[in-house]
Amino acid sequence: MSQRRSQRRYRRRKHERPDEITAAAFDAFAENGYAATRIEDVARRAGISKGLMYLYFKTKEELFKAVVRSVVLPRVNRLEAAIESSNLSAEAFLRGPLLKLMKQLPGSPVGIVVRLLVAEGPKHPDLVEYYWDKVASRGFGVLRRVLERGVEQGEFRRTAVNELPQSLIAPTLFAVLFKLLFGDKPLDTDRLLETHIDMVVNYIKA
Amino acid sequence: MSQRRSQRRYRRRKHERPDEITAAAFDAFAENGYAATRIEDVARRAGISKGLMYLYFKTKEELFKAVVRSVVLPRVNRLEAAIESSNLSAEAFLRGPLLKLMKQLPGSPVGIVVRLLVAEGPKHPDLVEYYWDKVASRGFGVLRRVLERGVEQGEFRRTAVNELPQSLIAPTLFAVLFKLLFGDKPLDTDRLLETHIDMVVNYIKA
DNA sequence: TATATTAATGACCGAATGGTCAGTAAGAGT
DNA sequence: ACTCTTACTGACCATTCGGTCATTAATATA
Repeated sequence: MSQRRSQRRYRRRKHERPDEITAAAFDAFAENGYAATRIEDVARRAGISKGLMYLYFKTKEELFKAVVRSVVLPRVNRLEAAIESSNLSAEAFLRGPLLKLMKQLPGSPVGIVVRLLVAEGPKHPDLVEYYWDKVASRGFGVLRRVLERGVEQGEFRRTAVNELPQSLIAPTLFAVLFKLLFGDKPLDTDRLLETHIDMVVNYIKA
Repeated sequence: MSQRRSQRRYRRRKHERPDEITAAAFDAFAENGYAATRIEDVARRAGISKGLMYLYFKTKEELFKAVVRSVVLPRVNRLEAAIESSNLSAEAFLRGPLLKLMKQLPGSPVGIVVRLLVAEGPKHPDLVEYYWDKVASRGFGVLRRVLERGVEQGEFRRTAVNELPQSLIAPTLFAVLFKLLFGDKPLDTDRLLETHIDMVVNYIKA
């Protein structure tokens, strides 16, 4: 009787849906992994119907890609900006901002993305390609430039690390995966990363 | 008419089935990942029927665990034995046998196992526990002992690395995953690992 | 050769789930 | 108000796939 205007079934919110959906999907993927996550589950989390999902994302795979992009892109952009605008010495940069960033990664959403990428990457070659272009190679490029600057300023020797900037952040991936898999086992990841940076700096210092 | 004795439908080979099945399963998992691999697919690869699979492995999950075990256990055992029987100096051991072992991992079946573990680990806590007990902690233990021996013999200083032997092999995981994901992108993993060991040894040398 | 045992088969079941679509109602335009 | 567009719903379909089981045939035993 009295349920007149109160029974509005939904609101049309075309604009905010995509972000809400990718956020919901991220949570779902984080909990269950890609394959085990049901589209309907994501829909429920986002507070919409299953059918609407397919209006915004044509397939589950497309949704997956959107999630990876949404988590990873802002982070890389921030990193790159922070680095370019810094005017610390190379050593101070490695020991300061870079180390701080590395410490943040284990336990962050990036861990989830790494897990999804490792698990599903081989089945989504174009996603891997995207990740390489937009994340990995950009990150390595930044590191390489920092090292190069150190050499030019006479702070660092030129060593193999110049061509292998990966060795600077490799243990970060270890820490991320360790926390992901063995979250309950003890490992002082902060100390691990500090030690590593210290080690590298000692190695390359002029 | 002439198909008398030739139409033998199968042979009973109770003893060799398990290994054949886990080998087939490994191949299938390597190609498609765990979730996307159908039991029937594994059966076909092993040259048996689907039903027989369930005589040897009660569930898909149990098959999965058997695969991980079969790949990983022999390797760890070999490693541990090789190390205990060696009588090199600590430094020589790190630069020799350990580095050699690290170089072998990227591109080996271990990469596949890592991928499976990362992807499915959170859904198989007991498998993760098993892996920790039988692989990870054993490996770390060995490294810790080598470092300790180095300290006792006066070769090494006592540093944070003694409590964080993980930093010795962390880049190996990076290399494994890099090859797995970006197999076509250039990265001299051998050089990366050599440099790393060199760096660590310099750092801890007395 | 006859019988018992069990390795092995493959048709089948039921639950799960990605994706579709006919219909409904919010709300913009007039 | 009245109409038109379209964001949104939810029942439904088609298929896939883990797991079961009645049946069959290889082989051990007598």
